Amino acid sequence: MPKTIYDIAKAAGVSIATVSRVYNSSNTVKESTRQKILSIADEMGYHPQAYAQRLASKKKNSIMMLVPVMSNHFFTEILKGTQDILVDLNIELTIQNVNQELGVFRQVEQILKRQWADGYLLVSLHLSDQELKKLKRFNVPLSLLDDVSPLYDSVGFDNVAGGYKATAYLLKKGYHDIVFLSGKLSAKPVKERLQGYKNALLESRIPFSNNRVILGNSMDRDGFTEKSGYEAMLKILNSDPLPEAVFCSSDIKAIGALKAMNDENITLPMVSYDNLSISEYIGLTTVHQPMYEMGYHATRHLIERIGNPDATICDFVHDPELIIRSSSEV
Amino acid sequence: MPKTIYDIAKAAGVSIATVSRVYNSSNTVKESTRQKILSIADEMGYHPQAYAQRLASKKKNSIMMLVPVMSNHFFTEILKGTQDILVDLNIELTIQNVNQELGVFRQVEQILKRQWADGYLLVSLHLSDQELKKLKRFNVPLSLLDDVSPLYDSVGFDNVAGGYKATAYLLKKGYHDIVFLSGKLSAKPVKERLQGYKNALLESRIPFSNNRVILGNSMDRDGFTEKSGYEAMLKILNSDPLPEAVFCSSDIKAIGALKAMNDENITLPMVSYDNLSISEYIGLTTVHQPMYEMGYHATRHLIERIGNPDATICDFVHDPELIIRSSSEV
DNA sequence: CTGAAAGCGCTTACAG
DNA sequence: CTGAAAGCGCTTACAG
Repeated sequence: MPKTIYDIAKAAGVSIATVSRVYNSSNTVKESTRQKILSIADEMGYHPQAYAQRLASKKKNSIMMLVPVMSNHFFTEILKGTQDILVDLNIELTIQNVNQELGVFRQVEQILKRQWADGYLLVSLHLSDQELKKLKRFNVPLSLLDDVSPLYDSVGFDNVAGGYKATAYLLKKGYHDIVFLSGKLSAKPVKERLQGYKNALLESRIPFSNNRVILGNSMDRDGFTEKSGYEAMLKILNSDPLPEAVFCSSDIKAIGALKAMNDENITLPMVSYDNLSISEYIGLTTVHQPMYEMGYHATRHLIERIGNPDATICDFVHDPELIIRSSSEV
Repeated sequence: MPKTIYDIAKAAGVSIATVSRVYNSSNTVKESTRQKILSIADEMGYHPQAYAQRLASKKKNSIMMLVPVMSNHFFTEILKGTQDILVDLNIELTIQNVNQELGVFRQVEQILKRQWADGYLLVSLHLSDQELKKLKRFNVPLSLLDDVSPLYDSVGFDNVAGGYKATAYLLKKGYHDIVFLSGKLSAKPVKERLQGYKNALLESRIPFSNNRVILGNSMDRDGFTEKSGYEAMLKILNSDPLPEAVFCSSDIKAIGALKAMNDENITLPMVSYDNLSISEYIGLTTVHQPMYEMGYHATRHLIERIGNPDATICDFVHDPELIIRSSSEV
């Protein structure tokens, strides 16, 4: 049977109030009493129960991160940024997975309703403005990561600018027929990167054509998989005429695409998107997203908002940076 | 202000017991009453608070996964296996990060003490037998993932056999001077893979030499980084005599090692370890670890144990399988 | 089908 | 420095 505060109090010959004080760093407990309680508690394997504490104290000291299963590939970096803030503050972090297939908004609502945390970090969730507005009624600090909105503190990327930069770079190198290796078109980052691609073409007075947007058949994880990249690139390499260059919507897809080029013995210049930690070693020219900084800042904003709910909202958009490596220099 | 069960009860003109029943799928509530309560609750944004519920009901319906920050690269797969079980059972999953630098055992103890979940999945935590034994006193279902112990349900890999298979394959191809590209030697999987490497050498009557164990300088994440692999491989390629082949302790390191070979324009046959989803596309010959199955089984064991704490302990060791791709066939 | 009441394991003014 | 007591927001026999 798990021990309760009563067991400890009885064993130590004190009231439960005193035991409680030991765990709430109230310095009004006599040192000898404190030592005695701690040693008894340790021996009996006691520690205050998380939910009883929260119910009684109304303090949570906890933030929650909501992440889609999908977003794994830059998740570690974000997490590092988040934890570098939290460690010093002694705030607990809970990670909740959101299943992209089960109605993201409903799941988020369910989670918020339960009032588990002092604040929530929504990572790559891309809710609509209307949905975001609805969340206001829970009246709880929310911070968006990899998404921007004027309604909440948010740290995002300018995917349109990123798509533009990637494409413009290829155009500047003299390639005119550039294919967009796309993910699921309903995914917000895909849409935006595609828009950037279109903008760059427009600027160079090159007509946009829908059949230059190529998808793989595998559509799990919004099409952000090696497999999907492989499939799409195979289609491209077996098409006639061949394009002159490729703008790939993500590094993971690009890895699949690279293999397809290798298998077919055709190399096309390619720029992709994300700059994962492996990308440097694979030689991907890619648009950098500063995940660590993102995690760091979003978390800091959230903590500040928890402290001061009425501060002005702070939405920050990272400028994309193109990193040139070998994949574009063939 | 967040609403409580009292607010809803008052608004609906019923007692709090009735409101509670609606949320506990007791079918004794009159349908019209139930509808009324649900619509009022929805309107007021009410939902029972997680921790009050758990305190009162003593039910948790929740399991917790403890993961080191490090283990990201096969984490998604494990998670998929876990969730495929949990979704149907309506059990909540919480993920807690464990910081490898802050005393893993102490953190685990802290978490268990708080009695948050019905059971815990310890992923890649590699506690000592003694530590594992100490955890018994919390008397809570525990399941080990990527670790084996007779004390708990566990699903692990035979890293020694895997190291052996990788090395034996290279030996069979006629390479005698094989270097081990190591991670941090204090890490359990590294030690075991190294042991397998030694066993294979021994079997072929090739003396083991400590200077054939090469480490990179970067030691974060137990040395399982691209950077560390790159550094180590650079050392190797600048040594004299060159080895004939390489056994690399992880795929992520192998990616760095591949770049080093590329930069130095020397290619050595290499076998590595993990079979990450990218490895197929990079052409790594590697030892496969079935993460999905692992997540699936460990979770199933945990659920069963929660249902029946006295069932016999079930520890399962996956047999490693060598997947041949291009990196070893130079 | 519903309500009154006890209880879950804590915290925290209040009083001494 | 410590204790008695009220209260946090729920659930659940028990009674009707």
